[in-house]
Amino acid sequence: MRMTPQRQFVLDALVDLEHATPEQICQYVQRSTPTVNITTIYRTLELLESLGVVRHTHLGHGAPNYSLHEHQHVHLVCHKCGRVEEVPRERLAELAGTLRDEYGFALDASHLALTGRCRQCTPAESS
Amino acid sequence: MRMTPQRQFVLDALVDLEHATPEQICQYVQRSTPTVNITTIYRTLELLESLGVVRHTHLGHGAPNYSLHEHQHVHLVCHKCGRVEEVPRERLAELAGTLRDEYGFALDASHLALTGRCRQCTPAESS
DNA sequence: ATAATTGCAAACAATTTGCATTCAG
DNA sequence: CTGAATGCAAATTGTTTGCAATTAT
Repeated sequence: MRMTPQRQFVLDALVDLEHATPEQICQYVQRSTPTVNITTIYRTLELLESLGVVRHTHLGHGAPNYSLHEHQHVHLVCHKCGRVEEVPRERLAELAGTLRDEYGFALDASHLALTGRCRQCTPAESS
Repeated sequence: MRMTPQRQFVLDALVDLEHATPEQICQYVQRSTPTVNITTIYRTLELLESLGVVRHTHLGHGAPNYSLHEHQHVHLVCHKCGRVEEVPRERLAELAGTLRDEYGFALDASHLALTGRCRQCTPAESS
């Protein structure tokens, strides 16, 4: 594996953007180097993911969201407004324990999006 | 809204299949009525969803998974083998409470897929 | 030279849109 | 007749593939 400029660009983009779709990464990279092709973005993301450097999450419909592997958190995606909130993965520790004990399922808490309604979009406060 | 044959077919398909992608629903419907177009499947699913009759979940990459609204459960999707397990939504009650209290986030527990490794694909048992 | 990497165009899959046709009230 | 619903073809979006050109060793 060679650390080509293109690959560094993708990494740099992820450092700056924190998380982004392939398309967004591409646009970001192309601001400084317009010749970089989106195919290369995809291939680089695949490579970096296989190396464990980046990871991706599906936030619902549409393109997946890539981020540095270090950047671990759970996403709360609002059905209504699409806003994405982040929650430290420790919040899911209990759930992870339950799933492991009862289902033998090793939850990957950071490759995860939870959907629902955010505070702003919740119809009424009843408590 | 008229209860057309096509719409009934989609509903019937979901009753039988429990959950399926638009493509799978289309194939199922076309077995008995080959003239039904996949566009109609999409439009019907959208309509039924807006009526609250069906719902969909994203199980990762690829097409979303539709099911009857009644058919509520949480999906555990295994990264490795792709196997999908189902968990009653009550299992997430505690998490839902935490998210609501701390983030004002109303979790939609049945529109949800959790990813990780299933029992069969978990490298070792350490407890 | 040779093996890896890239860009480009074309293929693909999933979904949506425009529009003309059909159908029920 | 009139609006709703459908089918079909074409457009769109996100992604992958084939292949030739480029690059680092």
